[in-house]
Amino acid sequence: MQFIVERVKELISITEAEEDILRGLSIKKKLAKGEHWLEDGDTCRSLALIEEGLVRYYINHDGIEKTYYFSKRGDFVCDYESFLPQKPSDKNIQMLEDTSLYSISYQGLNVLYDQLKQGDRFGRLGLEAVFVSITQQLASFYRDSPEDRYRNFLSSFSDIAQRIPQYYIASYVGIKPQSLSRIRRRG
Amino acid sequence: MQFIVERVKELISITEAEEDILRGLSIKKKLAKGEHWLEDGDTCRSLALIEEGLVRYYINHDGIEKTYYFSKRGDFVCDYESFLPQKPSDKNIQMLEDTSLYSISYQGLNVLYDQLKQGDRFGRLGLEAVFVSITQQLASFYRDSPEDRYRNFLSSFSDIAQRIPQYYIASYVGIKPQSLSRIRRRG
DNA sequence: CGTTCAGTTGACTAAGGTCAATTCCCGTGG
DNA sequence: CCACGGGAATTGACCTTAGTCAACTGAACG
Repeated sequence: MQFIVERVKELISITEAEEDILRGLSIKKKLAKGEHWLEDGDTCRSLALIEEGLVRYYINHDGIEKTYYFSKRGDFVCDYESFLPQKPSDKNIQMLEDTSLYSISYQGLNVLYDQLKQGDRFGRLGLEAVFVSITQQLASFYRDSPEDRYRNFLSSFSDIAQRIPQYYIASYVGIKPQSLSRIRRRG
Repeated sequence: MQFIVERVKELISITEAEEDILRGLSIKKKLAKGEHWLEDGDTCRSLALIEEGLVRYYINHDGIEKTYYFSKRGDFVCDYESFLPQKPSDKNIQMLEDTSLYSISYQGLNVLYDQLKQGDRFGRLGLEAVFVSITQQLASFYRDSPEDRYRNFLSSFSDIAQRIPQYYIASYVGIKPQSLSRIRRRG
């Protein structure tokens, strides 16, 4: 439980009383490799913080899974598009490894926003970091070739790249496994 | 000057005194078609709110401009990747039409975050909206064909689509003008 | 040992890119 | 009012690159 307190303290300062509120709203969970945090059609009702493990985000399109993001220790996990308006999601969030995380419900997060002195600041700062990351990923689609995006992936996810199967990496890069294999060969 | 106050009030409630702070930090500016709000190499030192006009974001890559976003009346304009850490940007923001906007400096925005009771909430809510939009655009690259993305563009920017040249639309969709022309023909 | 599934490789296809010519549109000036 | 000029848009011929389909390899696991 201390992990989420420390993680929040990286963004804002909180009092002991506020720490207790935070602990009271957090639930520790463990999900096995392959299990889902969110499946399309469901509404994303909680935000999670990864303590240990690895997660992928994907879209199911005509039966083909498009993996578009990975999250790891210290990352907040959520489909904001579903979470913010509390509407059904078209995204999936799945464990790539056995994963332990701390969960805060939608209502709980709003309690934090209201009751922590810097609650909204926590929300703003947390979102700013993810926003920059997503923007860079979008820019990469406009600017870079598949080969470049693969190299970018290796450098920006260097710490976890070797724990991710190549067919998920290919999907993230926006190509088929066969094409990634050829890029690796000629590179 | 009232426009920015009304726009902020769509996200949070503010007192009369806070309105004055907001007005004091806002500067009205007019930029002509073709002028830049931000050029790569420069640091994005201000956030802007568009009152009237149209703006495009683009990346310059090997001399080829990749247009990746459009903003219109009521939108906040900023390259957060440069603005947040106050580092040089690799993005460009240019007026597609004569545009009038309200500008708030980086320091000014932080004053708002600190001095408005719901300052950080304003930042959080503003960012949440843009975040969802960018995430949808990213998902579209994974899920949709160029033709589908063109149709998505037409529906999500239906109000401004006819004010944007096709070669910018093609760039936004991720293809060349010739290819967009062929898509339009066969569609 | 087989079974399974990720990864690789080869032959061929599809779709967007490239290059170049042409047409369209619109504003300007004779 | 019409001719001209210039950029946008279209079209055609050909090229490049990733996709597709299928066979094969290799490592993990019972």
